[in-house]
Amino acid sequence: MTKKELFNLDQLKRNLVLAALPPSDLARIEPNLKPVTLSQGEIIYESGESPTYLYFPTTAVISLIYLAEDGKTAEVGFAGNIGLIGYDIFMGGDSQAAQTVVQRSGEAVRMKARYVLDEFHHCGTFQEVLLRYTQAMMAQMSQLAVCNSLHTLQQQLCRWILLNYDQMPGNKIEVTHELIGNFLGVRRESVTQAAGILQEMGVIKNTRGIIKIQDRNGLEKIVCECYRVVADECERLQSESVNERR
Amino acid sequence: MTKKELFNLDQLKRNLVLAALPPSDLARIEPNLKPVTLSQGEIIYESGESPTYLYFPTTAVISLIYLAEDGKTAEVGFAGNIGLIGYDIFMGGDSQAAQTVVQRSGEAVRMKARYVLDEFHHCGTFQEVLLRYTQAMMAQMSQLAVCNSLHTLQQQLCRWILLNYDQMPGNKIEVTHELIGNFLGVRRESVTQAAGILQEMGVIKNTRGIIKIQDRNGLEKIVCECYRVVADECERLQSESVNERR
DNA sequence: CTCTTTCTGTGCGCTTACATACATACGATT
DNA sequence: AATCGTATGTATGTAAGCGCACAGAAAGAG
Repeated sequence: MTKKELFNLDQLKRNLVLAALPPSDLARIEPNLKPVTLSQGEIIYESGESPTYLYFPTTAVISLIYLAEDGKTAEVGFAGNIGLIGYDIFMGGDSQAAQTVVQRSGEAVRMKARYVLDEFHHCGTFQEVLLRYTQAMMAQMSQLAVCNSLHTLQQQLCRWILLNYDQMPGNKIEVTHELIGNFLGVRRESVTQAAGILQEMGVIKNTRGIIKIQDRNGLEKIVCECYRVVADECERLQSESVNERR
Repeated sequence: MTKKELFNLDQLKRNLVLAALPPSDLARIEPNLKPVTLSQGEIIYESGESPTYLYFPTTAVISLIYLAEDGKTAEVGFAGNIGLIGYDIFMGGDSQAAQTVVQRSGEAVRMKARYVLDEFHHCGTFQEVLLRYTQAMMAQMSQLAVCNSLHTLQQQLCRWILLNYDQMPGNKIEVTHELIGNFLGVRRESVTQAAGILQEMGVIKNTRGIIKIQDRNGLEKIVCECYRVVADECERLQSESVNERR
């Protein structure tokens, strides 16, 4: 194994789904994984489109956005380095009614649909890992439905910030209030107001197009349980995959 | 094949997931499917519990209910004769954070988890059908998240009534406003009010513990797009399965 | 340096749904 | 027929979030 290949494998393992695969499987599929750079706002596939690639984000974060008839939008799920995008490929139904959009610029590796299907049907561990992370996505979606129904915008905003932060720590998130409004299905002004209160509390700092996380623990105190449910699910998947690799 | 067996197969096919299976597969798994009667309110499994059976409702309707820390509840998904309950079994993760409750009394057939896993890993069509319906469940969940975020209680109530009606037509739904409130994550009084307006419009009739559907078309005019998205997904699955059987 | 674009901060009236409280009505049981 | 538990109907005040309108502020372009 050359140095370059080792480097590649390390890159791939930044995505925890890939990292959960046994080394032999990862080495086998590695030639079919192509790195791509994704920039914020880029539409990976439109709603109704069948995905041609399965994406494993390494540093990017990708969102599933539902566009309603009246033009309003809402996020129905997302995946960063702890997840995958394009489960429709192996779940077999048609694509769903959501747009797939890059929420945060970065890198991802992708795999052609037919390779995915091939591996899915012939490699038990690959199938197992993919299904497990798909189930995690289901848990995330259902928790989102709960949060939208039961909790205030204030709490939802905290959840969104924390989950985003976890996908790629760096103490700041490059995003406008307008965009967050699109994700949470609320007006830009409402986000500004909620973010203003969080700033007064000293947990974040708002500047143009950037939210700085100043007190992560403080955020965790305000946020609703939904954050922990989703975050715990992610941690559980990680620890399981570590055990498997031993 | 005896008369009794034919009868059983017809019963089984009332569940459209089972109906979508090739006859040979259905005949093979039939001995492992046991009919059960479920009554409203019955808890099939608690949150956090790993499911021991996969359920295929024939006339019952089963809901996934999330119980929040503050005691509030919200429905995150459901399945009637167009669906299955217990996907955790073959998706491989732990169980999710939702309670599984019988929303509407009726019949279902169930299959032990180990048989499910066995068939899932050895029968391609079984796996395919199960995954397809699981994806439909994901579509339903995400649409629910959208609806909770973007639409009024009035619209959500219409959606809930129509989706319920479709799972088992009969012009009436036996359910209290209190229970609907638990499903939609709102107060009983809010449901009463919204249902009162629908009654004034002449589309439903409220009586003690029963909602009568009087004008289905009228309901469809009021309901948000979310209903059609989910209903279309169900219809698509049905027509696909019919094609396969030819 | 100025102009333009884009993002953020606010104010105000309105609607929806919440919280609480209480009145009524149905229906099963005795 | 009387009673009691449960479901529904209503009222009042409150809070969250919307829609609209506009002011200010930061970044980028010329």
